Amino acid sequence: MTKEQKTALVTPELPRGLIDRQAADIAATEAMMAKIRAVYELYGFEAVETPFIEYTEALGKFLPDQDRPNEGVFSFKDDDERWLSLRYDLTAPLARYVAENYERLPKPYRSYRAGWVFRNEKPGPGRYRQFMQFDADTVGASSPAADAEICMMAADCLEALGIKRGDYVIKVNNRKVLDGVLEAIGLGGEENAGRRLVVLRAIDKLDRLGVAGVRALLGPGRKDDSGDFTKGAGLSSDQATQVLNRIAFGVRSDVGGRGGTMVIGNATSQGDLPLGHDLGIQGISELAEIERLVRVSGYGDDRIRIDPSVVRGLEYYTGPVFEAELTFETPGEDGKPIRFGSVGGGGRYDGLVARFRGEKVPATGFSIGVSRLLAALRAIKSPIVGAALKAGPVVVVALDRKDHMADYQRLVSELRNAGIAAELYLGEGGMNAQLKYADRRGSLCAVIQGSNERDAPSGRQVVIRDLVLGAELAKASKDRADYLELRQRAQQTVPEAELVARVRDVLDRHRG
RNA sequence: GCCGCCAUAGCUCAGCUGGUUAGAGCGCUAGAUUGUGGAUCUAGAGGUCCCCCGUUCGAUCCGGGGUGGCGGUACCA
Repeated sequence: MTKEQKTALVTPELPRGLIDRQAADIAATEAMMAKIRAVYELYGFEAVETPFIEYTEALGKFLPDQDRPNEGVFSFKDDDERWLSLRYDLTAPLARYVAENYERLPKPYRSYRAGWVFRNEKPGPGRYRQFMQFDADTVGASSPAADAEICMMAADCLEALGIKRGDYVIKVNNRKVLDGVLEAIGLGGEENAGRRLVVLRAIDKLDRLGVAGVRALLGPGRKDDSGDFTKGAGLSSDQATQVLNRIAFGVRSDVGGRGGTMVIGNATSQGDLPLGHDLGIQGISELAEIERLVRVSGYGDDRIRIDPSVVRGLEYYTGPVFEAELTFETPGEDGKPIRFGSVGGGGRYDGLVARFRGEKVPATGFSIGVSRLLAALRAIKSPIVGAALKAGPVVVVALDRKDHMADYQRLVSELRNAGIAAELYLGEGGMNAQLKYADRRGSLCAVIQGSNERDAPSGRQVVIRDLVLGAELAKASKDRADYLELRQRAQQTVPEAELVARVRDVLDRHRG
């Protein structure tokens, strides 16, 4: 190849943060999603699907400037100069859908949907620019019963996927509680919105940074190990203590055992909630109601637990927030333990639909991070994703391609008509290459017919080769003669009429 | 965005204090085998040593810049 030709070639490369999915990944994902779907439908949610693309303004406050689309969102202009964007979650499109079809939908409207979402941000370990979410939402129900149901359903999903009780927890908190605390320490009002956000972010890091780290972030700021400085919220020591008392105690008792209780009414040494702030009280009573409902349904605090430190980054949450967390650790390839952490989250967003309709429409929902959950299921060797690998088709070897392709085609058709996945080898390779091909396809069985079988005195024969048995026997071979002999034992020559029956024998032998 | 580490065959990695033909294992292709994948042996193919600029008689190696990957951190609707 000349240099000119080479430089003219297009480099086959994927943009960063994107990945290809192969047969095993797809099969595992689909097996997993089937389980989730079954749980959602058991709870009475119905499917709905919206497109990948929405008008940018429908997705939220992230309106692009005149020429520069908003960072983090893939955006482009339509023919008519309107901005379009790829969705970055499934909640905003649902809000648009509900608002647009409001009169037609039964209320409360309970729906689920799965799909790809896109974020144009720096990819990291397990973070991609295209990933899949699986959401369920109840729109039009303000009762904490709707929130409680979402939490129970999340727990059911994880268990349906083979995650053992105790290996996960659904944590529940309420934005109103946090807002109440912030109000109490003088951070209420529009002018403090920015600082409130900083405080919430700090609280969100409690599990990773610990109390001391969060205290630093609530105060002047924190310098991390890499030397990067994060500006803090600038609270006084007293204010920081109040915030930490509110949130940290529950977490500490979680670590020690069952706990995380919140107390309604009087301030206690545990909660230290300042009285007289209606928002916080309301939040706590909602949490208490959620807790009561899930407990009577048999969900103990080993599955669903109030945790005052759960924040969730999304600003549109207005009440209860949920986080599904995997609590187990598993050794990674380098031996270091891996924690998967959050595999899903959600909450109440009473204001999202209101953006379109003016009136408030209460809504609550939950979103499962499909890819991350899949990685976790693989780590614990869940049969749901492991068994999803399908065996390859029966491969009919094509030996005398000049004169007998029709014979082979007939054999393949016979198998297919019997409902057996089968294919005729269509390449140029010899017999060696063809069996190798069958091996790489993960086939359980190969069918061979050459002149010996075709012209057998007793009538047409076929060789049925058991590829799995052959592989097992080969492991036991001591020398070449032995190897050749064992090889013969993995196959049988049968009349052509028995093709389907004998192939089925082999397949049945090796299928679970 | 910020800090750090890394980049040599399809994969995992050696190597060269700067010097003719850059290696291994695995994988791949083929032969040993009228017509048999996976064992074993043999052979073969496969590389702009990430890119650009500089230093040098000479750079895969040294310096600068870039790109990409990894780890941490920040952001994450």
